[in-house]
Amino acid sequence: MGKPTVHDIAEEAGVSLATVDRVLNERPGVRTMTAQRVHSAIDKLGYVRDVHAANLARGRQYRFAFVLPEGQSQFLKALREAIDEAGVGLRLERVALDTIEVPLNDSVGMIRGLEALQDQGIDGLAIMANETPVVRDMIAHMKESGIAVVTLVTDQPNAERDHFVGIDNVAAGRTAGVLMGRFLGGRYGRVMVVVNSTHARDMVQRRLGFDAVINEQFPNLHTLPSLEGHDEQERTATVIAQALANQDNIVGLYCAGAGTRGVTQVIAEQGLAERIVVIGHELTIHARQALKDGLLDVVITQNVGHLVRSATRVLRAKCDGRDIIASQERIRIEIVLRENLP
Amino acid sequence: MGKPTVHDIAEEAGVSLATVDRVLNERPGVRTMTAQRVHSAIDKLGYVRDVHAANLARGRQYRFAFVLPEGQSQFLKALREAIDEAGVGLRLERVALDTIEVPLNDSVGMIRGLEALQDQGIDGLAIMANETPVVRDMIAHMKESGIAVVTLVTDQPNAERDHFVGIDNVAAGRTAGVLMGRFLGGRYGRVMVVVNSTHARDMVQRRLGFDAVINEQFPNLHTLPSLEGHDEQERTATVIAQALANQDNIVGLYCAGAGTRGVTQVIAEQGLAERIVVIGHELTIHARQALKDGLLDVVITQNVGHLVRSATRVLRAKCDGRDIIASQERIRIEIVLRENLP
DNA sequence: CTGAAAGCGCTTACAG
DNA sequence: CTGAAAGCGCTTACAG
Repeated sequence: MGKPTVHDIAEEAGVSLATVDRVLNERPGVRTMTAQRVHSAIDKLGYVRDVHAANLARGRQYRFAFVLPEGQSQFLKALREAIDEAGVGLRLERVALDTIEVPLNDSVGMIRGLEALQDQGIDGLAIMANETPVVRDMIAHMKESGIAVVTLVTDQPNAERDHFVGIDNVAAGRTAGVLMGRFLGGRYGRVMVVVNSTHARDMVQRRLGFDAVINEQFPNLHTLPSLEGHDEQERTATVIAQALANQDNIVGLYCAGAGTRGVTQVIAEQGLAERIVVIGHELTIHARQALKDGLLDVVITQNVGHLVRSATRVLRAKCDGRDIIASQERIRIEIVLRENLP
Repeated sequence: MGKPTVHDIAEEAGVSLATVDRVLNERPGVRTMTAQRVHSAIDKLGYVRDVHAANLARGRQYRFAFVLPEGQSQFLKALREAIDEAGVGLRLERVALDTIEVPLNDSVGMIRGLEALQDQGIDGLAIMANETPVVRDMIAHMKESGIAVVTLVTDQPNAERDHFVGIDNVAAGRTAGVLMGRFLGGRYGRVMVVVNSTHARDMVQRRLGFDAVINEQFPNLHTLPSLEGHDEQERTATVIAQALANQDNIVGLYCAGAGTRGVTQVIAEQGLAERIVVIGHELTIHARQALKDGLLDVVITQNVGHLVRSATRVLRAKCDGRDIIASQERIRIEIVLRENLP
């Protein structure tokens, strides 16, 4: 006999298909005794349900929405593309992916956007947003109405999200730190650090990890206070150029946030590629080119495809009341050099 | 109306379900005219078939076998575990995974093993083996009998495999080379290279990439002729210890093959961790520990889970006559330091 | 609290 | 060359 099916369970337990189904899906209206018989049959026969057949019968569609901040950064663009791409493949799996963009620091706009989603009858939400009370409350609200929620890229540890999909940013900062130190091979000097904003949680964490490693392992290096680039190329370029003019003996530059284009622009203009070790984040098309051109030495990155697939896997598991396989959902901190450019 | 189904196509084309199905699956016995009507309907309605429903109806089981060399290396062990693990999840997708192990340099044993597989009615094969005429012929033979074949980890470019699942080993060697050079930060000295065998194709490629980078970019370094460790810890330790005794000013060690344990053993015994930059391959449990202990500076690795999943995805696509999404099947060359240990 | 029957989207003999 | 009917493993009203 092949794999046991509901029919086998029904026969073994001496009940009908409908009852087996009720037990399987933990729906009410089954006497404890009967349920027990079904459970024994399941155990005895080693039954494991065919999810695809179940979804087919159920006509079930999972509707998930990705909430991203508005913005034109290459990372966001790549993320949006990854969502669209995954969406195509997932149609066959009966999951529909939507993306909505909410203004970054406009709570009203955000609330409105999320409420619209709720009305649309969404099953799950992956949200990438700064940590604010408004977002925290919205997440609580969503969870209450039975919507699964994961945070994406930046965590909201104080919110009741089901899971965080993204990298460990302290470890990412440490990784940047050790590469910076080792690539500099004992040279003495100062290291500049650029972040989007000194308030953003992920920036704080990366900076923390970076400094910890430099302080522990590389006494020859001195890290300077964070410069703020605010996700903008121009602004990033300006603050860096300024700092370069005011400080001598800069040997390294760690760009912990977006705005890599601003960084490479200055490096190229001032011909610093050979003299300064530059480490950035996120393998955007721009960063790829910069690696090839030698304007960037290392890129620390997370695979946007993995982010999206992990988020949908987790949301689906939550919707089905299944546990996730934690090891499979851990997002890697990838190190990319010109040599191992994928 | 929701997504179009076979019923919609049948109605639109004015034919029966059976005919739609014949066209969909390119089975013979349909007049060109009729087929054309069906195709128009498909295009017009934007039909895309529900693979899961199809598989359900078909009762189809994909049977794939992984052919691995016998051996106790941690990498092989991890690979076998990854296969077993993937197998569990894939049962629900109607694919059954088997692993067979064939003796490394015993053509008769290998032929026997593969023939047994063929008799079992396998649909696809993922094979990891040294490049030999016997293997090449077996692959040709398999392909002839309609079995999909991918090579795994080590390619067989001269065989008629459908696809290669593994990393670009030249690029991997280059990656090791640039990390070696940069971590040494301008120090002068000699770099030892250990391989499994100077004949194995992947070893040749890694060595090639490694030397190319060192020669191009790091004139301060001199690479020594390859030592052979033959996948064995003891032997690796011996050849390394010997070389260390005979050569002075060794500043780096690149272990391009297995036998990392032999390497770290010598490094630990002789207290060289601080003085020599050591780069190995494959993130086995042993390598993890060595990274943590500082006995290994860098591990270049490929994710065994990805290897297995990619292999099964490709085999499935080939069985279904579908194209693969190349970008999704590219196996990354991962760089692991203590800091970004997953 | 329980069951018989129809149906999800596709495929497979079988009959014509 | 084409079609009507049954079935894959599950779920869903509906009836009792």
